[in-house]
Amino acid sequence: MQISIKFPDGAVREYPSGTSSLDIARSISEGLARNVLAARVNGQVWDATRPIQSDADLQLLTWNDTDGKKTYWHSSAHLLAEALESLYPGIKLGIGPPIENGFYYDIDFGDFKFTSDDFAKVEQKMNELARQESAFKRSDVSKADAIAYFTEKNDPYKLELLQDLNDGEITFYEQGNFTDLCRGPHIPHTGFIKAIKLISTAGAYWRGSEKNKQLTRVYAITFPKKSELDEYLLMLEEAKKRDHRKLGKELEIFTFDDDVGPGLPLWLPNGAQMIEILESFAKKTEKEQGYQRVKTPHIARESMYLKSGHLPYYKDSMFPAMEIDGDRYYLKAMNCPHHHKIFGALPRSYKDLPIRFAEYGTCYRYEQSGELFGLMRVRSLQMNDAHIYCTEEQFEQEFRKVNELYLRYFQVFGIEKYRMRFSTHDPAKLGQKYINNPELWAKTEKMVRDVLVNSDIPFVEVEDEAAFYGPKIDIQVWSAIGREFTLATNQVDFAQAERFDLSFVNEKNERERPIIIHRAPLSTHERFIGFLLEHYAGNFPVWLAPRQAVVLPISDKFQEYADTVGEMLKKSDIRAFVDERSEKAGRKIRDAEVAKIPYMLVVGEREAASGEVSVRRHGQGDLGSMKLSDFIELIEKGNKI
RNA sequence: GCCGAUGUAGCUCAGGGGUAGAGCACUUCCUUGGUAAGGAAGAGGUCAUGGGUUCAAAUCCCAUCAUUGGCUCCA
Repeated sequence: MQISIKFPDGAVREYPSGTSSLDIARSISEGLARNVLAARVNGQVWDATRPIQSDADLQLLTWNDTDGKKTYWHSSAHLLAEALESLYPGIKLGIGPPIENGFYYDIDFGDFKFTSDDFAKVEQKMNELARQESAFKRSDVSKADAIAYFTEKNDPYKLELLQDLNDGEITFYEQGNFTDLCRGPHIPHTGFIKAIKLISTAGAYWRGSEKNKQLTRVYAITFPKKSELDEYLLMLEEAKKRDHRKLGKELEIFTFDDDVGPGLPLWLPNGAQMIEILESFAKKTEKEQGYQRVKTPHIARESMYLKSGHLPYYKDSMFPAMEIDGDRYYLKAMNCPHHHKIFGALPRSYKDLPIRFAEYGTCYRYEQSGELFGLMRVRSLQMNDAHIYCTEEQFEQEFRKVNELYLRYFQVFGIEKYRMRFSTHDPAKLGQKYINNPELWAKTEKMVRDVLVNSDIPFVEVEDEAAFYGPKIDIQVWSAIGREFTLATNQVDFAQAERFDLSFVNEKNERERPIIIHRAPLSTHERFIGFLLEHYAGNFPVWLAPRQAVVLPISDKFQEYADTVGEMLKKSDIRAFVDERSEKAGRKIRDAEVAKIPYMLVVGEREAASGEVSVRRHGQGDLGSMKLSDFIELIEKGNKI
C-alpha cells in the first residue's frame, strides 16, 4: 500500500506504508539523512525511525529546529543515564528532560556523593557509549509488564511515575544496555552525540515538592560537533563578563557587607547617581501623566496589614514584627496599603478620579536565604510604585495608558525582547490563595484581557499566578546574557478598596468603590540597575552613565586648564571629573576606558592655547578636538531621552 | 529553607600541619610624558567566625555565617 507524504513546502510524494521519516530523508539525500534527528508527523514529534503507516504531513527535524534539539538532548539524557548506571550500579533514576541549554537527569545516588570530580569519568563513558552508535528502540509496553520491569529493577521513582499512566500510553526506549520508561521521541542512534560536557550538579526535589526527597540533578550539554561545544563554552565565558555582580563591583555601583546583612545592597556613589537619574526620569514621566507624588513611612502597625489582607498571605516574606508599646509593627513589604490610606484620608469625588499616587517606596522583604541573588533578589528594595484609583468606566483607558508607559520605557532602554504574562487565578484556590469573590475575578480578568487584546499587545495567559487581590500582568525580560526574570508588574486590585472601605461619591451622590491599578514599570532600583548593567554590559548611554566625562590633562602643567574645563562642565550639569594623577595620558585613557566612561577629554598645550578639548569616545577612539561649547552641546544632545 | 561548591590583602587569585605570597589597586618619591598599563620604594591580611584534634592549625575535623550553582519561592 502506498501512502502520501506532504512536505512543509506543499510537495506531496508517495511512499510504501511503513516507511520511516529517516527512509524518506534518505530518498531525498544522504546528507539530509545524516542530519535528521526526529520528525514532526501530523504535528507530533516522532522518532525518525518510526514507521509511518498512513498519509501524513511530514517535517524533518534537524539540529536547527527547536524540537530537533530537544529530541537530541533528551536522547543525550538517556545516554547520561546509561553511563551513570554502568559506572554506579544500583543508582535510582528520576527524570531526565531537555532544557533550554542542554538537559539534566535527576538521580538518587544513595550514599554516594557525586561531584564535579566525577565528571571526566562520566564524559568518557558517554563518549564510549556514543561511539557504539546504539539505536534507540521504541516498544509499547503494558502497565503490568512495565511495573514488573521496574519492580525487578527496584526503581521506586519510575514506579511512581507509572502509577499515573495507563495501558496504551506506556512506551519503553532501549539503547545499548539501558531501558527507560519514556514517551520519546529519540534520535536514531547514539552516534549523533559527538561533543559532551557535564556542567554541574544540584539538589532538586523529586517532582518539585519541598516535601519529597532531594535527588542529585546532573546538568549536561551535548552537541553534534565539537566546535559547537567550544562556541557554547566561550559564550558562557562572555556571559560571565556581563554578569551584573561582576560589573557592579568593577564599575563601583554597589556592594554588600556582612555587617549590614545579606540581601541589603549598599549603593556606591556611581550607583546612587544612577538611582537619581532613573528617579528623576520616572518623576518627569509620571508628572506628565498626571501622577501625584506621596511619601510614606517604612513601618506600619500590624492592624494595617491585617486590614489589607497581606499578613495572612505574606507573613513569611515579611521581616518579623517589632514590639512597641504593646503593639506590633512591621517593616513595609509593599507600598499599597499606605497609598490606600492616603486615598482614604480625604473625601473623594468622581470628579477627582482617576487619582494616581506615585512613590519610589522603600520596601523590605524577607526573601529566603537561598533565593538571594546579586541585585536581582534582595531584601531591601526601592520600587517605582504607583497606585491608580479609578472608576470602572475609566479602567480600560487607565490600564491601557499604563501598558503604553511600559512600552515607552522599553523603547527608551532598547529592550526588544520581552513578554507580557497575564496571570489569572485558579478557581480551585479561592479563599486560600485568592480572595473569594468569583464574580469579581471573572469581571476583572475579562477587563484586563480586553485591554490586552484591544491594544494588540502580545501576551501569554497563565492560570494560578495572580496576586491574591486580583489578576496581574508581569513583564518578563531577558538580559543580554539570556537571564530571564520578571522586571515589572501591572496589577488590578478589586479587593483592597473593599477592605480599606475606600470610596468616592459618584454623579448620583452614591458611594462607589474605586478599582485600583498597581503598577511598577521601572521595577525596583535594585533589579532594574542589575538588569541595565547586563543589558548594556556596563556601557551605559550618555544620559544614564553615572560619570559622563573625564578630563585628562597631558601633564601637571595643564592641571589648571583641566580644572577650568571641569568646572565649566559641572556648571552645565555634566557629570564630569578631572583625573589629576601624575600619570601619562595613555595610562589615564586606559583607566577611563576600563571604567567605561563615555567621554574622555584630553587637554594639553594645544587645547589650553585654543580653548578646545580633544574628545575621545569610549569604545570608539579619538573624535578630534572641538570647542568646549560644542562638546557641552554634544552631551546635552545625548542627555535627551 | 533544602542539596552541592566556595570563603587567603581593596580586587583577581596562588599556596598549604612548622606562625603568609603574586599581579592589579593604594601611599611616597623619581618621571611631565599626546590617545589602552613609565620606573622605584613602601604600606596592607588573627588566611570568614567559633569550637575541636595536635607539641604546633590559615592548612585536618565539626558548627555557624556569608557568597554561589540549582531546587522550592518571588505581593
